[in-house]
Amino acid sequence: MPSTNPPFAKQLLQWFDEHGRHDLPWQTDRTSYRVWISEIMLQQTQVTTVIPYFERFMGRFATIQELAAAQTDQVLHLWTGLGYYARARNLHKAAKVIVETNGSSFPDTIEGLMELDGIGQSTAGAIAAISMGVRAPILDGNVKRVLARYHCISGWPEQSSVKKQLWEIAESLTPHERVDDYTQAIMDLGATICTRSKPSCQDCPFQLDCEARQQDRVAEFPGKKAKKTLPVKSVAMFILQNTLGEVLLEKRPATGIWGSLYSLPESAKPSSPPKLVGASIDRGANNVSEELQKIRHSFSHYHLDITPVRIRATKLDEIAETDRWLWYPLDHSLEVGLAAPVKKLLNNLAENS
DNA sequence: AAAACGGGGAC
DNA sequence: GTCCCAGTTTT
Repeated sequence: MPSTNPPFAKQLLQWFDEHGRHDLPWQTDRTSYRVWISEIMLQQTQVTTVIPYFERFMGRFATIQELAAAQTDQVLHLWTGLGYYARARNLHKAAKVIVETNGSSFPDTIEGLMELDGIGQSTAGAIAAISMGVRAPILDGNVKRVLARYHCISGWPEQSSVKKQLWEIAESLTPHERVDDYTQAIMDLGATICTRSKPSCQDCPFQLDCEARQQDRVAEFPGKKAKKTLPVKSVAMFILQNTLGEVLLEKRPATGIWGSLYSLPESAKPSSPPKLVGASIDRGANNVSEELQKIRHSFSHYHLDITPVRIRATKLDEIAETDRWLWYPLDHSLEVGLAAPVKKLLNNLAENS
């Protein structure tokens, strides 16, 4: 590992001075409050998307006191469309904590910052470096990509051993001088030059030093997440309709997949409908039963092949609504949380009937 | 359709 | 520790 900065940071800062972005809304007035808000918004979200949200947010909550005094709903309202709404809730919670416990001043150490909800090591480093000049490394998605290419670090950056290497490199490259500009510069390089696809290596200040570039292996880094072949599970979901055409939904347990959402009654096989009203609802006389097109729903850890089975039977009218069971009219007049594939199935059904 | 993105929280 | 989750954009 190279000991300390000089060439890397110096070259990067030269590039930043000449080609970097310096007029972003949060770069001009670098208070901890403004830098904090911007860094949270920039998590998972690109600069061009964030700018209007940041301006609007600052217009409404110019100080941390105003933010702390706000209603959570107001904060969420200004966040609508940005996604990951837990960020807004954490932001609001942290603002209240800071105002109540620290006399409105921010913690000035990485450890102190990380105690606040929504701030991990990289975000803490960015706030400390940019708004306080504390020499602290960061490792966001941009930096991971730049460093993985610069030193040909193999493996998926989220893997703990790989992440550890990258943190060590980040630490060793972070300069003592101009750490605020350096921190913005390395993110800017990743966002504008060392991009995920089609990087502009010919414009990069490190085109001669970058190990991946030297070996013509830029596209190999950072490594992709190992995709294990996901197991495939299958389930039959029953679209049980009463004589009004309403569909029976079941509220799922609070924990586990689709927690507390409504879903269709299930069984392992299309041929064995769940027993719901004493006698089984089978494919006997007077019932209409048909298998619909299978659909696949994928989770991060498995695929679920769903065989929908539609059954209409007068006997179903005997089922009464409870906390657990709900008759769902297909006109969407009921606002309930639905498991994603269930929503899809019901939409298809509504369209075709 | 799949990958990328940072952090929180459950286990 | 490790796994899973949450929303939107990019490829």
